[in-house]
This record gives sequence, structure tokens and C-alpha cells, in this order.
Amino acid sequence: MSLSHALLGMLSVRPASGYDLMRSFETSLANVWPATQSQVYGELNRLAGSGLIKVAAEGPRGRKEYALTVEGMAELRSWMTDPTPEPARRSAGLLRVFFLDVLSPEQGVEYLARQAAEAAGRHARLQALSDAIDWSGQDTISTNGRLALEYGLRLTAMYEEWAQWAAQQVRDRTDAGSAAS
Amino acid sequence: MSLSHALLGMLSVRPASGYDLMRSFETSLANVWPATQSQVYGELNRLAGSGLIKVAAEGPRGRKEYALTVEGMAELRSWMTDPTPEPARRSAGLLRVFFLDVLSPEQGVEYLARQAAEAAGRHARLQALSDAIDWSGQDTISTNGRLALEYGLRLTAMYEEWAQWAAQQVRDRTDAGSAAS
DNA sequence: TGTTTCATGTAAGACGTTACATGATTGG
DNA sequence: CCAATCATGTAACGTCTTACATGAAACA
Repeated sequence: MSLSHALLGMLSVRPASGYDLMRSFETSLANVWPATQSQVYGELNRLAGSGLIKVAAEGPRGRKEYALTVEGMAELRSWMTDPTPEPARRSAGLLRVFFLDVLSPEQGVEYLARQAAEAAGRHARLQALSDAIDWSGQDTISTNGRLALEYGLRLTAMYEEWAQWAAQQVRDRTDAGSAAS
Repeated sequence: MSLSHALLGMLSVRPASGYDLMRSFETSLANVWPATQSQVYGELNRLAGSGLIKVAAEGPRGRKEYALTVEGMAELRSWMTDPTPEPARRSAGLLRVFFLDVLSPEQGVEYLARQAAEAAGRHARLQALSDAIDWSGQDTISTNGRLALEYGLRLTAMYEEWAQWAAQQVRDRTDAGSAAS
């Protein structure tokens, strides 16, 4: 259950309320571990119940500011140093590739070209994000966030290239087929 | 819900039983859409209930061979041509990068180096799979599977390179820090 | 005073995993 | 006859999404 570790990680930087944490999930963390408001509040209560975090301060409007406990920090460290194997990823985009033959070759090429275009869009969005962030500060989380962002940039660039290559493969296949007939 | 579409896609190639389909999910499809036995049988019953597939033949041991119906084929085509946006991906591996500073620089480098090694291992596994498969046949599903496999090869290669780069970033950062002090 | 933002929660349902459970058929 | 394989199913549990629900404080 990594949502809990995302919360522990965030709280290791500084104490925060559920509302504060939500904003992290909407912005920086959204790209590596999206979470909804329901989930965050529920998980915070569970973590507090198991003693990994505690309410360090209360504010207006029922605001509860949570902080890591010693046990929570230990749990976070152990998750960092003893990673469990990641579950296999699901990709509907790739799944469609398996069944590309239910479409005409033209539609298949169109599908792959669209995948390439969407990847390019995601790449541009990440590039814009990278440009918008002030990297001059020594904020530890943004320094590391930059490493993750670089991953995203490489992934989207790779995906675009692959989709273009795959589209070309389908075109070549079609040409060979029609030439042989 | 793409599990249903994975099943529809498989059945578009040829009729099959739940047991047959399971084997597909254990081998080729495992890399793009893992599914368990429970899920497959449950989903087949649901698809039959909604009329997208039907029992085309029965065999020994209660074997039920399913085939696509016209409605099922239509649903499959519509899923292929009108892709819905993919939900954002979760990555515990990347999430840890955000919190790398709870570890010592040495541990951080070690973590990233291990990520690189694991990616290299996955790459080798896929390469072995690629070598093992007989690509000479004109089987439509394996021809397309090759496109997906190429994606996996590129992804794992990219991930390894990125992790090595990130490890170097952490090293450089540490050096700069100690030089400045 | 009214709107926005801050702030927290509950409930229903979809999807996925793990474990449990059962039995027929084939092949040695 | 025994073991492996074929073949299907149920139940419990955890996670995630969507929608609903409530109210206090800040600000114009």
C-alpha cells in the first residue's frame, strides 16, 4: 500500500494537514501517485490509528496538522530501503496493439499515429511544467522531483518514437502484402 | 474496464474456453494486462450475460468454449477506435525518488543503481522471450505482439539509462555539497 | 451578506488479489 | 490406481473512483 508511504514521505518533509497534502497530490505527486481527497483523509486516519503519524497541531475549521512519529519514520525508511517488487503494469494502449488486426491497416496506422501525438502532448506538458518550476531553490523535494520529471520526459519521448516506428511497421507490412498479391 | 476488452480481443482471434484464455494471460498478455483466474471466469460470465460473447461449444469436464457475438465484435471495434484516456500510472519506484533524502546519499545511489539493475534484468528477460518466439509464422497476434514487445524492450532500456543517470546526479550533488563546505 | 476557499468526512460501487473449493479426464 | 492436468467457480479483503454531505473562516 504505497499511498500510505506517499503520505509518510510528504510528512517527512514537514508537518501538514490533509488539505495541504491533497494539493501535493494534485500537483507534483499527481504524476507518480495520483490520489483522491477521499483516499487521503481516510488513509490519514488509518495511519494515525496505527501510530505512524500523530496530530501535532490543530487549527481553524477543524484543521488537523499531522506529523511523523518515530515509528512512522522507521516505516518510511524501511519502505525506501527494502522495496517490494512492483506489480505488473496494465496498459490499454498496448493491449489494443495486440488486437490491431480487427481494424483495417489504415485505422491501425491512425491509432498508432494518435498514440504518438498524445505522447508528444504529454511530453510538451511536462516540458512546460519543467520550465515553470523554479529550480534555483535548494528545496529537497523539488530537487528529487526533477529526477522524476526527467523520467517522464524520457518516457513520453520514447513512447512517441515507438508509436511512430510501430505505425511504420504496419505500413510496411501492408505494402509487402499488396505487392505480393 | 479493459479486462473485458482483452477477452473480447482474444476471442476475436478464435473461440476459446476460460482455461485457454487463462494461458494467454499467463504468457503473452501477462506483460500488458495481467489477470487472475478468478477474474477471467467471472468476467466471461458477465460478458455472456450481457450478450457480448456466447457459449459456442461445450466439451469434457464442463469446458465451455466462448465465441464473440456480433455485439461483442462491435464493442471491441468501438473500444479500438474510440480509446478513452488512460488513467495516470502509479509507480512506487518513482515515488521513492521524491523522498530520496530520507536516506543517506550512499543509500540513495544504491537504490537507483538497483533500479537500473532490475530494469536490465527485465530487459534481458524480454530479449530472451523475443529470441524464443518463432516470428516466421504469419500469426496475426504474434506479429502485433512483437510491436508490444519492442515497446517493452525500449522501456526497460530507457529505465536503466535513466536510473544510471539519476544515480550520477545524486553523486554529483553530494560531491558539490562536500566541496562547498 | 454572499462567495470563495479551507477543511473534513461518509457511502456505494468497480476492480483486483489471494485463498479456498470442487470435480472430471487423461496418461502412466 | 494415482498423479497431473484440465476446468470452473466462490468468498473475503484491499484499493481506488465517484458522488454526496457538511460546515467554518476569510474576503470583498
